[in-house]
Amino acid sequence: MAGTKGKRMPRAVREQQMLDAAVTIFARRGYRAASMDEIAELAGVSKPLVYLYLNSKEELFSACIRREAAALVTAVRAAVEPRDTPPDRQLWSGLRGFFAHTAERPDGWAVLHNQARTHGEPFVSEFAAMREEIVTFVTQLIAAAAQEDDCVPDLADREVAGLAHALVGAAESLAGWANDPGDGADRPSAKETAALLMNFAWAGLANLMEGRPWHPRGRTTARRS
Amino acid sequence: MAGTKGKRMPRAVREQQMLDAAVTIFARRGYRAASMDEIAELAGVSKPLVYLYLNSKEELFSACIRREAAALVTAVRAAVEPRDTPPDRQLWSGLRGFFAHTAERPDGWAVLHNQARTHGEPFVSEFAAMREEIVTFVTQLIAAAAQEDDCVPDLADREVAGLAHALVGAAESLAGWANDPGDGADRPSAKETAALLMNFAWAGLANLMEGRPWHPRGRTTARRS
Amino acid sequence: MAGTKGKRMPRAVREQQMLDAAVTIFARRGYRAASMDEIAELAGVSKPLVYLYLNSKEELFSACIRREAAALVTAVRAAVEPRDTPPDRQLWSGLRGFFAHTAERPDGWAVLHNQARTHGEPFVSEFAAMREEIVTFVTQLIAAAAQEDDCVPDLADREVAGLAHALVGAAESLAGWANDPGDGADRPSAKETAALLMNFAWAGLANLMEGRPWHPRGRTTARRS
Amino acid sequence: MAGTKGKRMPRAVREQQMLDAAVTIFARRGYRAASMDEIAELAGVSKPLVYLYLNSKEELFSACIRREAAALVTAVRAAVEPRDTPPDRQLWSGLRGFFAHTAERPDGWAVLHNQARTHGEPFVSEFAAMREEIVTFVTQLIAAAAQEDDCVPDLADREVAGLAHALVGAAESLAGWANDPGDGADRPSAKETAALLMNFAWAGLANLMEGRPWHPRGRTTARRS
DNA sequence: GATGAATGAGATTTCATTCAT
DNA sequence: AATGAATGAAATCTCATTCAT
Repeated sequence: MAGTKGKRMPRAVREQQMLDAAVTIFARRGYRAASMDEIAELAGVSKPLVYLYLNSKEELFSACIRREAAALVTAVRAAVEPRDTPPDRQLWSGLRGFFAHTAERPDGWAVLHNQARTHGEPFVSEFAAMREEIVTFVTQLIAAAAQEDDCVPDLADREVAGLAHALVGAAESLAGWANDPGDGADRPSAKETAALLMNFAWAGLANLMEGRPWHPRGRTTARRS
Repeated sequence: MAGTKGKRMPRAVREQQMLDAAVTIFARRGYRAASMDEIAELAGVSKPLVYLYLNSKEELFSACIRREAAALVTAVRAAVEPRDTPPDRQLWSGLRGFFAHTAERPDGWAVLHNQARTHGEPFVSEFAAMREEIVTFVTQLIAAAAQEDDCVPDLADREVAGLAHALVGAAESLAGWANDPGDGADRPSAKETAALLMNFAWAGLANLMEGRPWHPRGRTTARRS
Repeated sequence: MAGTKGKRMPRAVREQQMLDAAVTIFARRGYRAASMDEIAELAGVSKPLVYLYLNSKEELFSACIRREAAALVTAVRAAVEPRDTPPDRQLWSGLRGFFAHTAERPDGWAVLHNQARTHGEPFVSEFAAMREEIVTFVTQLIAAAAQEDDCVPDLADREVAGLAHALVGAAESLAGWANDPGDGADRPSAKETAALLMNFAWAGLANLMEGRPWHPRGRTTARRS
Repeated sequence: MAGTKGKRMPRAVREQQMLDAAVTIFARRGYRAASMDEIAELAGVSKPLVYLYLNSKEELFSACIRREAAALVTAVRAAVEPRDTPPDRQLWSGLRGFFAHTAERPDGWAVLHNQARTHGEPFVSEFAAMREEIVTFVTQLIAAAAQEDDCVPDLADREVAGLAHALVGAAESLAGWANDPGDGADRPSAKETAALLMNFAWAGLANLMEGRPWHPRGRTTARRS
């Protein structure tokens, strides 16, 4: 199906077809349960060709992770508004990019989120590298916001790190939820999901309840009153 | 060796030994990569006995999930303070119970978090059932808080659900982080982790920065002003 | 055929059956061309059982080499006459044992002679160890004979080693020839072959032609005049 | 890289490059383990070209055997001194040629000695044909010497054949030993090796010990006293 | 209650070989 | 003359699972 089964394609094209198929199958079955047979068939080629180009199941999986991680990071980067924008707006735009991308490539996201983390060493590191990049970005935003606000309680580094992890974890969880909210309800748009998370994380539940939700505001520092 | 290898134990005991071994191996290797041989060996029994008691790899895995899920829910339930406590305190106590449990049984948590979700249908549902129970609990807490506060913006059900998912996702992420924060830093206690998440979720980052962190307050409604 | 195909045999027995089959197939096809399928079938068991007991093709091959090498060395040792016998008689008796054994187990000999030497490192060493044992024995005999004779030209160590290698090489070659002399001629007995080699090696072609062949003589030092 | 990788060479040259590469790889890996890929790469050409010229792995291997066998026989023939020379001198000169050649082309010799014999029917015959040529030559020399000497015991044909086989086997064994004597000792020259074998075979160990080694003597009949 | 013996089915991987250009 | 693209067939090895005792 992915393969257009036309014979004699240049190597680069075939490779992408194989990666497409592999991502689909890995997402559907999991790393171990996925069989090279099925991947090859979905890619519309013979198994030996997959080995000729990608060398082994492990390398194939790694290649998938790298491709999908790169695509995700690129999408987020492209979405983030420039440096001189206030931190909350930067975060907000980044989240929109993130949710848009995960909605668009659910299989890719599944491979990253469900498989890469779960299957031991060569892979965890590759995934961790990407995650770290995002966590770092978020950490910097939080730190920047703290700076601007003359943050009173003087957050310790570890606390900042913990908060960034909580935020990223929440985003990851929401990405899954947004692709499949229970009850057959229809899916929230990337924008809605991002707004939800901004309210949760930036404003805090208490504020939210007292009628002071976070709200995107032009390119000035975000503050409540 | 979990098995104490003494012969002729009553069935119930042997079964628990097998489940212990299975949880360890499933956590370490993943569902597919775990071999019944290794599990039987670690349990200190022969393979046919495992089959006699647990019937198949699938059922064994299911049994693990059910046991660990039940243990986790029980632990959280036991930790939550009673109904008449203000919602934020209930959440706070529940989170402490959650993080304490995941820290105490990392393998059990790994099986639930990493494996159950990742390996297709019989299992996802079993995990989802437990998660739903917790999400529901959190949802009710949020709704209750909204009620008390005369929540102005009138949160839609879907929003509440989304917020609960974000919170649970953040908690899950932090459970992993708390068991292994980067840089070889030492692990935060369950209490610290819970506090971190409460600040993130309840107060919101903005409040945090302006010197108004969330803080456990006696058994009265949590409010800032 | 080798397997007697009766089910449920004790492990030790099955293992010997497998080694029997393996030796036959390795001799017939060569190490690489031999397939585990064929070996298992000839042994009358399923392939997994072969792996369960012998672990891998490599280990199976090693086990064959070790078993056959040990059998050969044992046979030669048992045949050699005791220390106080003159060297030429010791050699003569050892050669008879050698040719008798190689005639009796042609497949075993083929595995040692044709396969072990030819297929790289784990194996060459195992074969070399056995060969060295025999070469050493021959070397000592030659040295002993030299001593007794007050050997005039004072053979250098390297020369002795070379002579021993030549003798062993000749024996190895004759073992093949004795099992299959050209022209469909019938096979010489072990005794005949040993005599041939003794004449060649001990007396030398020149002596032979001038009517002074080597001849087994009672248990006194071998000497011509 | 044997191939000089220059494009567009005449067929004959390309073929020799391929055979060179094939001999190297077959010697190093063995027939089965050698891959056409590796051979083509070492030859500096693409695989289809190898097939275009040599048709199949089997034919390629056969071609190697034939080329190396022919080269060896040619080398030995060229070295043997003419008919009117005494038999022992003829043998002596032939052996020098043999050892010189095997030392000069160890890979070629390895293919003949280790691989050709070991890998079943099309090949054994090709090797056997060459070996037979040499055995026949040696047989004639022995017979000639017997004639000259008025050989007393009247050697039977089979005995002569056996002796020739023993001599050739010893030579083959020494060729291996001369290319790699143990202990990292340095290699004996072709001349030394040939002398060693002449002593062993022609004089016999007994003579040797009593101070009557064989010695190349001018172009008159070899005899001891 | 417990286990040593055994296997059917299927996984990854390799290789000789051929088209189409 | 030469090659990049592609494959059918088979190899080694693993694993969940079941008898027979």
